Amino acid sequence: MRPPVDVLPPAATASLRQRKRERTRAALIAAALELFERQGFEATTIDDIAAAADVSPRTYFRYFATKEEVALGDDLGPQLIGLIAARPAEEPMLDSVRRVIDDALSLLSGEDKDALLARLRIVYRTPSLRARRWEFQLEMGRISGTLLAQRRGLEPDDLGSRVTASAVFTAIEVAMDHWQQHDGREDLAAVLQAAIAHLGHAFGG
Amino acid sequence: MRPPVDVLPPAATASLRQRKRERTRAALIAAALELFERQGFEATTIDDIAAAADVSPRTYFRYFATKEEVALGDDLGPQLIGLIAARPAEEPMLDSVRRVIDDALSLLSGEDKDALLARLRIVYRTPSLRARRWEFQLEMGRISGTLLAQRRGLEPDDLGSRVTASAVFTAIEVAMDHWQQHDGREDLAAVLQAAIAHLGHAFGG
DNA sequence: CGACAATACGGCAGTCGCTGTCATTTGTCA
DNA sequence: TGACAAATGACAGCGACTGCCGTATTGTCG
Repeated sequence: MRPPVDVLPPAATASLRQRKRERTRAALIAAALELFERQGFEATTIDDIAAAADVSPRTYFRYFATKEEVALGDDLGPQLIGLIAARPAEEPMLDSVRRVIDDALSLLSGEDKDALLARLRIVYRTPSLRARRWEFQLEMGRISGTLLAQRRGLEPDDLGSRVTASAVFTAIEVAMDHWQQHDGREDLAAVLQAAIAHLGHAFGG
Repeated sequence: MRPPVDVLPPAATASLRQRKRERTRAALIAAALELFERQGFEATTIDDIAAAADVSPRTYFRYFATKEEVALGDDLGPQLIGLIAARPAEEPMLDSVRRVIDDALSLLSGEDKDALLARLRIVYRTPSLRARRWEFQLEMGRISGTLLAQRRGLEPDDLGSRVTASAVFTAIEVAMDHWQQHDGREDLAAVLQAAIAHLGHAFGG
């Protein structure tokens, strides 16, 4: 799972061109996040970001397809799904999710969490970015829904499987928002587990 | 609850100005939806819509703030929440939702459902529109989450309440998508009820 | 009926996100 | 070192969206 910011050393063997490219990319991300945090996403223009990173505006679009992309960061959803799919098929859905969350979060360092928090703060404060994030969640729900249906031996677009899977991803997203709104003071893994657990409690009868 | 298209007679007592305005608005909506359906949302420009409705592009923005707005139509979420809030506080969450869904859908005529289906078809085929719809769902989940927390006597940002409420709205959205993907052949109310029921089954243990 | 105000409309210029194109610079590798 | 490819910057252009202003249509009041 690729962390929200690049913490991996670019393998000193990389070519000069590669290293330059990494540096430019990192400069764009840093400049963008700082500007977004300071003056808001909407009020920041591509020209601002490019100027702060000392490249031409055209160059920005050679690294990111949209203004939103640099704010959203890498999408971790697909990896999550891969990890869930790798769990034994007879394991209950919620158990699989819990295990995967714990495993994935244990790989995140404190710095990673800080970076994640910074990103989430920006994303959840900006309606258009929030919308994009949910678009990913929707897609994840759809994919893992078909996965679940397949495990159960049902048609791929089985309504129940999709409702279940979407509810799980919704719970994850709500937990992230909750964590962010409390400035990351609570333990992320605990919040996520609590959110998943609440699904079981709420609809238990 | 305001239906997806204007079925209310504009109260023949309305002024000439009012009636003209309603007509222009209706023309814009009709032109936009037809163009979106025929050539897709992205491929349709504001100029196209304005030309088809025989007004200037500038005038379009005097009726709708964005290109998305005319496609999304009126948001029914707030009314849904109002109806849920009006239910007795001791009634179980899922029961309230079921009742409200039945009551609300009984008010929709066949034509309304056709119009709704046409809208949903466009919305769910266009990523940016889908994202906007889910943004509304998120907001609905947040609002009804605080409502639920308040009923339970918990803090307004209680995680569990928000997870529960968000899961319900997610289920509704999934049901709508499912219904639309099957070209509205299934009964909408039945699909919605089934989705809600699945929440209970999936997390029952 | 005739002013006067309110409202709706169209046109124009301008910003911003985003794309295609082309010439120039810079790293790479034989 | 010289040929080749990648990276960059500059420019023109499209589409969404806004502010501004002049004009036309409609409602209202004496």
